[in-house]
Amino acid sequence: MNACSDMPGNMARKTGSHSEITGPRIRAAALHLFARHGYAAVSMRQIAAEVGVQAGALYLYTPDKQTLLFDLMRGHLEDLLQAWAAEPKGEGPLARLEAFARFHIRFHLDRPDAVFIAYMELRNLEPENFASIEALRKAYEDELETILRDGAASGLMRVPDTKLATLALIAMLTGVGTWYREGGRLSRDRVERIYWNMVRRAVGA
Amino acid sequence: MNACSDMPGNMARKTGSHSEITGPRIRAAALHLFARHGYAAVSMRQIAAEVGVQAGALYLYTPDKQTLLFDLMRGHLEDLLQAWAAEPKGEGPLARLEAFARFHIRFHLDRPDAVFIAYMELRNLEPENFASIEALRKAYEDELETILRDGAASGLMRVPDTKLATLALIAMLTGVGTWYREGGRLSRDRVERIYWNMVRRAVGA
DNA sequence: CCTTGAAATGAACGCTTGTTCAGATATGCC
DNA sequence: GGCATATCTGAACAAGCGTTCATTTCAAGG
Repeated sequence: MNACSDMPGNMARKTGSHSEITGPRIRAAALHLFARHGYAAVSMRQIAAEVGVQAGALYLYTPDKQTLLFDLMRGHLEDLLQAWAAEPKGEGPLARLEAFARFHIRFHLDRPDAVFIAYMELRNLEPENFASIEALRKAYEDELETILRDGAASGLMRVPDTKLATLALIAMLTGVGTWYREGGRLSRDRVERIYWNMVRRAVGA
Repeated sequence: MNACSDMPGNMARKTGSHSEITGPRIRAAALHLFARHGYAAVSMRQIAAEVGVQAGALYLYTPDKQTLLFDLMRGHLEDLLQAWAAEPKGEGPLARLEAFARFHIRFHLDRPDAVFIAYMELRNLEPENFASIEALRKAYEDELETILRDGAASGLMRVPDTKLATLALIAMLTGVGTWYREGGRLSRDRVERIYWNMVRRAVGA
């Protein structure tokens, strides 16, 4: 049970003197198992087994199980915000709304496990971790709300309540992950287009 | 309605079989705790403590923890189907769609805990229980899909893919439970109306 | 009064949990 | 070769898990 006759390479100019192979593998295994069975239902021993190490080895990479979950969620939401910031958005509220809808679907279809966890495991976060994650999520929602508010202000959209519309649209778009399966009846592009049409019409544009 | 799968060794109700007080109290406590912390994170001892009995007493009312979860979910979905069947629906696809949207929001706002569980704890069901619950959920989705198909066939709605639209709309409507709080900024009736307008526009009607 | 039987207790079962840590193992550098 | 250091094992810990069951409590019926 070596799993690592392949070298750890030269490491550790940084303080985090841990393997750059095992660390990511632990995160991947935890992501997969948490998404499939839920945080509380997955034991550290199960995660370790999926990676091919003993349970004790996990603690070289994470101080405890709770932090492992928190890091996964924070990593996902930071990726989300960063990817959206880097997304080309076009000009005007309508173009931006389309960019948002398509981006959201694409991003979420690429990471079904992380999306599932970020939504389902909020209740398993300790209070301060929860607050930290909620702030990130709020920042993302604000991106959409700003678009809707601009759209309403300029008369291009009809949304009686931007906050409500924001949450309704995000719920709808995120829901795609609950049923979409790769290689299914509909292509990603077709899904993107159909959803975008529903979003556009829902805001009266 | 929602009867327990297996009432323990006891026949008809002469002097009142099992306590008609404790049974429902267990279900209520389990509903509340499962919704708050998740099935896997809640112990039988915690449920018992909330009811005010010892853990062993729970087994007078349920054969095991899994069945307790299953009964909660089945009861909720059966109530949902029955309530929709009893709902006045009006005539024509558009009236039926409005009835569905408003019914769905109203029903789900009344039972946030049960809704949460029915969606989040699917992965904690053993395979045969899962299949049974999925069938009920599918039956409900079919109600909406039928409306959308009729609406599209009669030219009253524009939905390029009824299956996709069904799932998108249900996700949007169900999402209301994640943010709505009693006594908040918006009245139930206003929420219902805003959502219904978004639904109507989303299907191009 | 006694009998009945359901309702609940409280201790016990075998097992799993997250976490710790001394010791083994492997690798890179001198 | 030998030293240093990063990585991992394997056993151990206390605590908690779902579940069982002999025993107690207690209201009701004859």
